[in-house]
Amino acid sequence: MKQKVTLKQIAKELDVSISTVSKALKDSAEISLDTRQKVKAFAKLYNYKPNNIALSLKNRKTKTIGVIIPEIVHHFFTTVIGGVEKVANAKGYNVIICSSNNSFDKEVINMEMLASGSADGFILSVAKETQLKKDYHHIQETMSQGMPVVLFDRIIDEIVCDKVIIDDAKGAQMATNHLLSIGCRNIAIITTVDYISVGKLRTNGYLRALRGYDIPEKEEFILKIEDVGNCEAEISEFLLNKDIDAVFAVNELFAVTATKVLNEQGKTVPNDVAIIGFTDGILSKHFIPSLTTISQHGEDMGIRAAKLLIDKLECDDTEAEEYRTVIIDTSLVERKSTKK
Amino acid sequence: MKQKVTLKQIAKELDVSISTVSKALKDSAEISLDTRQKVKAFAKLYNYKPNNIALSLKNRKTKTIGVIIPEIVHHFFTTVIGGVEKVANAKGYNVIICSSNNSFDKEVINMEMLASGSADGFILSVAKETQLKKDYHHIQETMSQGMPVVLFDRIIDEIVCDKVIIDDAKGAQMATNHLLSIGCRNIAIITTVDYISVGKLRTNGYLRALRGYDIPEKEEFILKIEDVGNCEAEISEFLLNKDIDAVFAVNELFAVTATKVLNEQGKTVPNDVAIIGFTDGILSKHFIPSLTTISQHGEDMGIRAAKLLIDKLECDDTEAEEYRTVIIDTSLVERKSTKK
DNA sequence: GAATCTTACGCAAACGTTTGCGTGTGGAAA
DNA sequence: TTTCCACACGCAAACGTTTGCGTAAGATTC
Repeated sequence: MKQKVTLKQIAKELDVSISTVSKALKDSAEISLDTRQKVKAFAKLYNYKPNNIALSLKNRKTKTIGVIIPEIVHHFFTTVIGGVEKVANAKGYNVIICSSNNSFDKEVINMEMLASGSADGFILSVAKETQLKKDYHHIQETMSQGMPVVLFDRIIDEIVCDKVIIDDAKGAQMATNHLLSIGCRNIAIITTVDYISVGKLRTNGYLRALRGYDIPEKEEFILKIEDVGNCEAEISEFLLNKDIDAVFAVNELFAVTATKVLNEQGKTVPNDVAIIGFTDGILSKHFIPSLTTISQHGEDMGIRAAKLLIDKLECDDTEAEEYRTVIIDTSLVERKSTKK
Repeated sequence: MKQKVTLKQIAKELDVSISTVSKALKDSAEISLDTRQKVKAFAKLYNYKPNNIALSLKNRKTKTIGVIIPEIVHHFFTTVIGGVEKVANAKGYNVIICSSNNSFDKEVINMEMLASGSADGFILSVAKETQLKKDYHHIQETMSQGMPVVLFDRIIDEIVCDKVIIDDAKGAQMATNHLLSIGCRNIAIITTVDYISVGKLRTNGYLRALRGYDIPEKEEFILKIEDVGNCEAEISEFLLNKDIDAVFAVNELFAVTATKVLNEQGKTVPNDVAIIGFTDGILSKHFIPSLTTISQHGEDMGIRAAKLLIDKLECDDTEAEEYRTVIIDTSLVERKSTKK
């Protein structure tokens, strides 16, 4: 079991100094051609790789990006990560992914862990609990220590930093308008409780679209789900005997569940009720009927977020006091669940 | 923008030496109570956090686990990661996730990157390309440098190390037997090309189950898919006018696609054809009809893999020359696609 | 043969820690 | 007053790099 070889060992073997080895490997003109070749051959033979840790310590940067997301088993977030990885790897950055599991504490711990030397900057979508508690000290502290942060999707208005979002309200409006345009007039919405920022925004978009058609908002057409685990029962009760011709669901699971529940209640999608979802994931695509949905373009979000972060990391800190919010376009992916 | 505070700065402010500060923060008896309190108060005030990089360099370990998986946007792999994170975090380890994107080169690059200082050990499921090329030098090198590796799911028999797998053949046999037990006799299989280890094993299990019932293997009942992206067309052609009463698909996508195709061809699931899949993911659960499937218990795999790795990391290297292969039980999750 | 210039290398500091050991100070014992 | 012992602290090395600068030895110039 040969241990990893260091400059020091090479130096000793070749009976030169450490600095000579280091310079030789970098093809410094200071070192004679002869020595350079000898060192390089030796290094290759022993498969020398510089120790990243030592480099990080010396350079005071790690060339790695920390990504913290609320859930790792989640299609949307993983597509975002895919986008981040693409540009990060292209620019020589490593990506460390941590999941907060929607726990405030775990978010703080992960952030502090990565902030104390493991990452140069962060791409972050905050945990539910964080949105509820409104405690953002960990993010503020990280930023005040000079580490840039890019927030995406579940962002926080009070924090001044780069952000990548979609226009959730607009997307929801687009979804609702699509339902309206195919003739639906009794449109229910299945959404989340209000403290989830995106849920609230999507609800707003839904309401705005209704107003555009002079359709009064009906309390009984709005279902706000707190406990996702038990959504099927809630949705079932909500939908039973309700005189609706369309459902707008703010995520995939709600859309799929609504479809299932409607089937059980003897209604067919899209003939009796049209359904539209949010987030273009694997479920919407493969479900029967396939679900019309609003695509968030997760990969694009990741790409933009990574670019923003790397820009901040690589520009001189002097000119860094300018923050941008990138709004990714949503688009309507029309499938069978809204074909009348 | 206050920079991160170091021992040196605290030492200077308090006019003591760096070592005094370090020892004081560790409550060393060497330091007077008075000084200890002063230092701690100051450290808290300035929110001192030891620099992980420096610690890693000093201790020659990073307390982080490198996980490399073929795809990040993949339900099974993310559940495994979930399991890894659980035990890693509980034991004070960080988790770095990298995806090889099924590319051999990216797998090598990621591994070398993490191996050169960023991680103490690896949990790895190899890329398709790696299985095809049979080039494992990067794994061998990593291990010979003293970094333990745990392989899971897509493992490599030739490599001697800890492994966590399911008994793919047995799982496939269980699936096929289930179909046989409900009366199916003309069972097709939709599988992958043979160089994917798990695909081949599952095919073997299918064949073994058939033999158990003295059913001859029929070439025309076996579809091996190379290009997953185009599987719908292949499956459609394969299934057309075929006299079968059941399909065993080696993954979720194939199972869902088969169901869809059968529907289009005028057959219903499960009445005309029963379907069983492999991997208990989000699709199987929510599809209509919900799909009977073999669960791989991804989270368990992650948990076991992390435990194996951490054991290796924390035991004395002397007694480390013993490798274990953990076989996770698969289980049949019966849903509607096989209810006659 | 002396003065100067090149060439080829080594020294040492720095990044932020930890820790074994050395040491100055003060008080107590003799 | 001398000796000794705790006590409280600092020194320095080490982890593996990079890099500016100093400096030998040899080559060149006059």
